[in-house]
Amino acid sequence: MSDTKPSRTVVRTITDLARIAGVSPGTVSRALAGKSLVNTKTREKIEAIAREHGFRPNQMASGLRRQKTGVIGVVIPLGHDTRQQISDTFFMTLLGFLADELTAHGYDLMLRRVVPDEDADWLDRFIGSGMIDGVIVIGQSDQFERIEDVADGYNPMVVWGNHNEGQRHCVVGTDNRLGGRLAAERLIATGARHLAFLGDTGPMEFAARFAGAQDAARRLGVSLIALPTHLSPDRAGEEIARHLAAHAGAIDGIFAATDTLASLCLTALRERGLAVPDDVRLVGFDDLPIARQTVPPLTTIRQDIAAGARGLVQLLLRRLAGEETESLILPPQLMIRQSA
Amino acid sequence: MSDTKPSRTVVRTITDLARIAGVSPGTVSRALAGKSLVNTKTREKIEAIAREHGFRPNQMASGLRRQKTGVIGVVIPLGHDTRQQISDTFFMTLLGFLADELTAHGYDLMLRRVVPDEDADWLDRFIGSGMIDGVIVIGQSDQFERIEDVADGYNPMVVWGNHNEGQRHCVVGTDNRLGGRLAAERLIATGARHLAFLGDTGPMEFAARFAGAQDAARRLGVSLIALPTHLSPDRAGEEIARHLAAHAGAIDGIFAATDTLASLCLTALRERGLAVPDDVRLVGFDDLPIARQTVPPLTTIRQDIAAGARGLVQLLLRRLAGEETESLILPPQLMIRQSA
DNA sequence: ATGAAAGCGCTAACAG
DNA sequence: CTGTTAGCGCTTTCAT
Repeated sequence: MSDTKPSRTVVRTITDLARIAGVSPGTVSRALAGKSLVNTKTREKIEAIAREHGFRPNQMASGLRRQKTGVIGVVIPLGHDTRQQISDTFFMTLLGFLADELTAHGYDLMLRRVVPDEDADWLDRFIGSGMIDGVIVIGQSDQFERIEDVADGYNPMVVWGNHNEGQRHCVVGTDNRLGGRLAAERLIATGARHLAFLGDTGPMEFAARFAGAQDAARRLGVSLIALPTHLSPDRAGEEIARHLAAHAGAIDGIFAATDTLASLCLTALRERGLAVPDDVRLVGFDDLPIARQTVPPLTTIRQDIAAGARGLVQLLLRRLAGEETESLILPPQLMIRQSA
Repeated sequence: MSDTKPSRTVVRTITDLARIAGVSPGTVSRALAGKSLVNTKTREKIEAIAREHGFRPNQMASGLRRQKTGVIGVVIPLGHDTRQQISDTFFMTLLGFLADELTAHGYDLMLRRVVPDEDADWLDRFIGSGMIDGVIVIGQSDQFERIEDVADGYNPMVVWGNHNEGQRHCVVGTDNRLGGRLAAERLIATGARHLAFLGDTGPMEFAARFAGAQDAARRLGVSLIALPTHLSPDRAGEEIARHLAAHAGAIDGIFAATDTLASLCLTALRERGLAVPDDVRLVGFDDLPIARQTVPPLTTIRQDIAAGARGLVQLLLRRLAGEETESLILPPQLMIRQSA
């Protein structure tokens, strides 16, 4: 029970292994890296020893020498709303897919959440650390300009967020404006004439959703007001209740910036005794799992998160290979359920 | 608009910087590392140059030399149920807190999701990579034994999961058995006499919750059956519906292994026309944000995720410092809302 | 097909 | 207080 593993000699470095195998460190390096120019027998011997001792080459040393780390940085800038748990469900899901996607391509993932207000240098610091080969930024937050600046001098970066005419950084994201239009059109199609947008229009993704809704409202001649709320569920809850109280009876269609907000809104509407969709129609955004489980199930604008993750990684890999790449705009999809 | 940053000379290494400052690389290293034995004027000069050129020492090189990386590995083993999105909400929230907590202590976080079935060597590989100073395992999945094995020879590891009598690895987690007991007691206190446990009893955390419920059921003389389901929402949905159909009228209290499952169950109960809590009482586990928004709001067993993250990091830091540490068992808390 | 040797960028003795 | 020097563990010419 004491010595299951017969590791008589400690083999921590490629040199240790070389000594045992009776070859030079160089050969071991080549063998383990799968280079072709190694005698098959030698290679097998080396591999056997490596396996026996559970040896793995030190990635730090390898990285230093080859000037690449095999690690992709993923950074989530937290805007003013430091604990914006809300988009978290969305971001975290995206993160999960990213992890799988990067792994599939042999990369490791280094995660950082940063508070730009406390550390203006957040992006350069990450890039300059020497620890990552490239970076994926999840969400532009209120850092659009800083990201633009960095993009000018650093190629292997891709950003999840909104696409703005003429921007310089490579972005992957849903067509938020179109999504907003679809949402408003649905509300109107199901009878709403007095629309409200629920959410923070500060972040540009949300601003674009709002703008899209405005497009539709204007074109179809219905009213649309903005009901600003924070994004964290704890604060948003009361804020929504207050909004509903202030506009009692004057609103018959709500477009919530996210499903989380929509779900909160549903609760608030219920508490005021308003029926959905009969008194008030409601459309969310994201199509998180929760959208299927609310009462009534939420009509919402779907973002294809898996496709987003795939796109982010694919574009980044191409940039890592030296290519220039265009941004990727994904189509939103109206998911009709029962809230509108 | 073209040259905002006057970087006449490229300064990529500590040696470049040293040349400009007219000192030796060693001095630059000391100055930037904040060592005390550097002349204040020299230090300021060096810092100024570093700032001007946006210089940051290469962490790979530094790590290699100092034999520490400043990176903590966080690994999520995905058991049989590869896409166990369900606990994901929980795990991902924990991950968010971990990121903040590690950052606060000056560590970076390297994330890996692994499928142990496809890569038996997942844990050793991560540890042996030389990229991380220590590792946090999120969830024991079905890898308890492998983790035990590793714990014998590797100290800086802490695991989120269930504590088993006499285990050798350091774990942080909720007292699942107690949580299960509280859940069952609540169901019984609100009138249930025919209990069911909803979920997968494979993972030990869930097994412990079930065992706790059994303790209570036995002691109080009520029946308890297990209703096995997968953990991913897509499959669990139908499975729950089928269970309810099979046991129509024979169950009046359900303890769901997680809030996500509970929420799904709520939907299924509604579809069958069963009233909660009048016909069937329901208790969840986790106290995710969703628990507050279901209809009716979910009575559930709260896990303190933030405290968990804090505990994981604190214990890991102590182990990194060479200490031995005990496991940390957190108390669950019954949150009474309206489903039981 | 393999060995020897140089060095990736940084830090930590050891001298001064 | 600062310079010099010797590596950390690995990869990659350049020889052979």
